[in-house]
Amino acid sequence: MTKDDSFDLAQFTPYLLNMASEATSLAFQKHYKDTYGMLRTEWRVLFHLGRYGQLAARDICDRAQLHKTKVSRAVAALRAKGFVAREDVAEDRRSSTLSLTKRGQQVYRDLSERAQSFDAKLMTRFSTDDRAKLQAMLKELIGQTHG
Amino acid sequence: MTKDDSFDLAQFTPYLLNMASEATSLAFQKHYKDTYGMLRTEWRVLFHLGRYGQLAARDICDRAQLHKTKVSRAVAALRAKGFVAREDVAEDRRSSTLSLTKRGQQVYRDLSERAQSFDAKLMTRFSTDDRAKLQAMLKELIGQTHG
DNA sequence: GGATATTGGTTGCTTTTGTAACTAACAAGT
DNA sequence: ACTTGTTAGTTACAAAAGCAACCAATATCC
Repeated sequence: MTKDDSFDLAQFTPYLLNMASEATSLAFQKHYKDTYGMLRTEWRVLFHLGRYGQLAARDICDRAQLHKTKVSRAVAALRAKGFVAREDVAEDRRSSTLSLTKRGQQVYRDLSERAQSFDAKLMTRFSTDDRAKLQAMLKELIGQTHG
Repeated sequence: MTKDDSFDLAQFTPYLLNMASEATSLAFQKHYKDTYGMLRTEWRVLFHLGRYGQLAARDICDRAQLHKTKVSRAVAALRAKGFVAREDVAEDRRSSTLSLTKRGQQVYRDLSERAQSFDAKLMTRFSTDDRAKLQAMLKELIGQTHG
């Protein structure tokens, strides 16, 4: 069945990464999608605000490696849901400071707990060493490619 | 700056996987997109046909974990580009056998070579052991979630 | 053999993403 | 001060993905 070629798709790292990413992301998706009707980008923006506190949209773009249009739309959606508040910043009237509302903080706490146990469960099958190794390698790959 | 919470986004495996996947996929994209005007799904279907020979659309769905609409449209695009041929199968008139044309094979050879050297370059910074480890772990994660 | 369910695949419609153009505010250079 | 360039963010339009309905062929069950 398999043609005898040297290249094997199943060993191509970007392919494996993509499969693993899709599989795990899809599995976790139900937590933020079903419960809160959030999209992947929205969830990610929320997490950034929850984790790092107040940020301008720009900061989120940088940190999360997301395009500004995606962030803009995600913020609009999160504001519409009442999870995020926007406040003008005095020094620069183009920009504004984003932060979680009370409700947004609740949601963040709920989802970060779920994320934690999801991750823990996902990683149970690996040794502590292996987990660290995987993380380190993934971070390498992330850093490497977009400099 | 960082709020003192227990959960760290930067340690959440699906997030890291997604970042790594996007970074590497985007970097490789130019090879199939710029040169051949192909989309990610098209490229993946092409690779499957190149690697495994003749397949029905259904088989590709299974192997590549792609929805049938995605495969259907990718095949249509690949046929339009003259990379893939379709042949009726006698036993079941609903289905048909897909295979690469001469041109499709050329493209496959070109791209698989590029993929190989891309991957090699991507992995240079890791030891042979680490590479094997990464692959094994990713395959685990893939198998686990939609197993 | 004929109704019913299932499968392979396509098409149409809706949601989401990507890209580029745009507005508004600020920064720099002259 | 005033053109020129940058930066923050939004919006509009095009491409792509997701989802459900659909058609046609084959299994299944009675």
